[in-house]
Formats: sequence, structure tokens, C-alpha cells
Amino acid sequence: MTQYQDARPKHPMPFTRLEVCVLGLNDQGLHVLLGKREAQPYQGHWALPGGVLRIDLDEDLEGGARRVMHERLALELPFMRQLVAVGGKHRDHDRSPWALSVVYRALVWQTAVQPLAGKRLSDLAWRGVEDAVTDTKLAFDHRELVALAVERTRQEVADLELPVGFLPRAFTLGELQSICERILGRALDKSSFRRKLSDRGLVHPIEGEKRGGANRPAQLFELSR
DNA sequence: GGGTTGCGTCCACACGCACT
DNA sequence: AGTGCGTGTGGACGCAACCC
Repeated sequence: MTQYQDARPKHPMPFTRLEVCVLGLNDQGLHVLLGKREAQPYQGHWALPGGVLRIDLDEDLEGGARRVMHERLALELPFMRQLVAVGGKHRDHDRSPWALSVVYRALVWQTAVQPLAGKRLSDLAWRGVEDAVTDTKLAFDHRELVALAVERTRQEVADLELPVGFLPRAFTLGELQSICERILGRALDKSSFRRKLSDRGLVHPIEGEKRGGANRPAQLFELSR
């Protein structure tokens, strides 16, 4: 096993941050969780919650992102996906001559989480994504990062790369279509949607049905993978 | 250019349930 | 029994991309 005799780096290392774009879905559509910064730079501006990678605390990048979310939001986020890494000499020149941000995306039911403003954040707010991606006052390049997270998430849903773990175990096709429509921000054709699901074998019927009102009970389905 | 394929859109219809 | 409504299925058509 390699022993590190001297922890000092041979070359200058970048200042590494972890940012998390938490997308929350509710009846009105997709929202993004923003925190108000307590410190410079961008003091008082809204930003994606994030923090510094700690090699003494973090096993890996995702572990670091989970720690940061716990410290900043008191949240455990079960389903995160690495979105992008951005860096450069001018990214955070107040604190470092070279800064790197590794950005993660999480997708949650907005009503299922209750984030609390923790370290370095004076306030938290859910913002509609259409509003956030046009807000030029967001800190750093976070407006672009939110736009990227929304675009990627919508592309995944449009490709029927359904968010495993985010969906309930059992659902009706109508519920699934409604979830996809709220993420996409537009209506889908029922016939096309169901045909694609069927052709690709993405869902299969399970025992049981859902009765809601004066209508035919809906068959329950689950994801096939 | 013509044929094929995949996909989206529009539409029709059967079904099952609640209500009157 | 008739009606209204949401679920579930499938046909017809148009369009674009692709191949020959």
C-alpha cells in the first residue's frame, strides 16, 4: 500500500468546491432550491448550496456532496447525479487563483423534504426554474448551472430515462404522465406517451388498481428495471 | 425520387365506475 | 338504465430522417 510521506502537493492544487442543484417537483412544476449567501463573494445573493471539498472528511466526490448538503441544508439526498465540472483562474479569484466546482443534481418531491438553512446560508427558498434561469443576480455562474440541470433533467425525461428512486414504486400511467409533464413543463400526448412506454418495455402492470372517483379504476404499474 | 422507418398528433371507441 | 368522466387501446395520417 502506498504511504504518503509528505502530504504537501508537488504542484499547486485548485480550490475545489461541490455545488448541488436540488430540483424539487410539486403540483406547479419544477423548482430549484437556492440559499442566500452570508459571506463574500456575492454576499446576500442567492446561490446553489455548496461547500468546499475536504480531503480529511470526504471519501469521494459524492460523499463530499452529501456532507455539504447535510451541513448546509440538513438534508439527506438519496439520488444525486454528477452534472458537470467547471473551473478556471477567474472562477473565485477572491479566494483562490484557480477554482474548480463539481456540480451535482438531485431530484426530490418538494413536499417530502424540509431543508433548513445551515452553515454560511442566511435563508433558503424554492424558486420556479423558469424564474431562476432568467435571474441575472444569482451568484457566480449559478444561473447557467441551474439552466443546465433543468435541460439535462428534461432531456432525460423526454428520452423516457425515468428517474428511478424518485418515482413511487407503484403508479398509474396517468400519474406517470402527469409527473413527466410537470418536469417537462409541457403537455404530452397520452397515446404517444403510452406507446413509447410499451414499445420500450419500461413499465409493466402489477396486481392492483387505483380507484379515485366516478371513473374506471386505473391499473397500477411499476418500472421494469 | 421512392421506399422504409420512427415518431408525434389526432381521433374514435370500449371499459368501468359513480351518480341520477 | 342513462349519463358523464377518466382509463386504456389502437388506427389513420403527416412529417422528418435515412437508405438505396
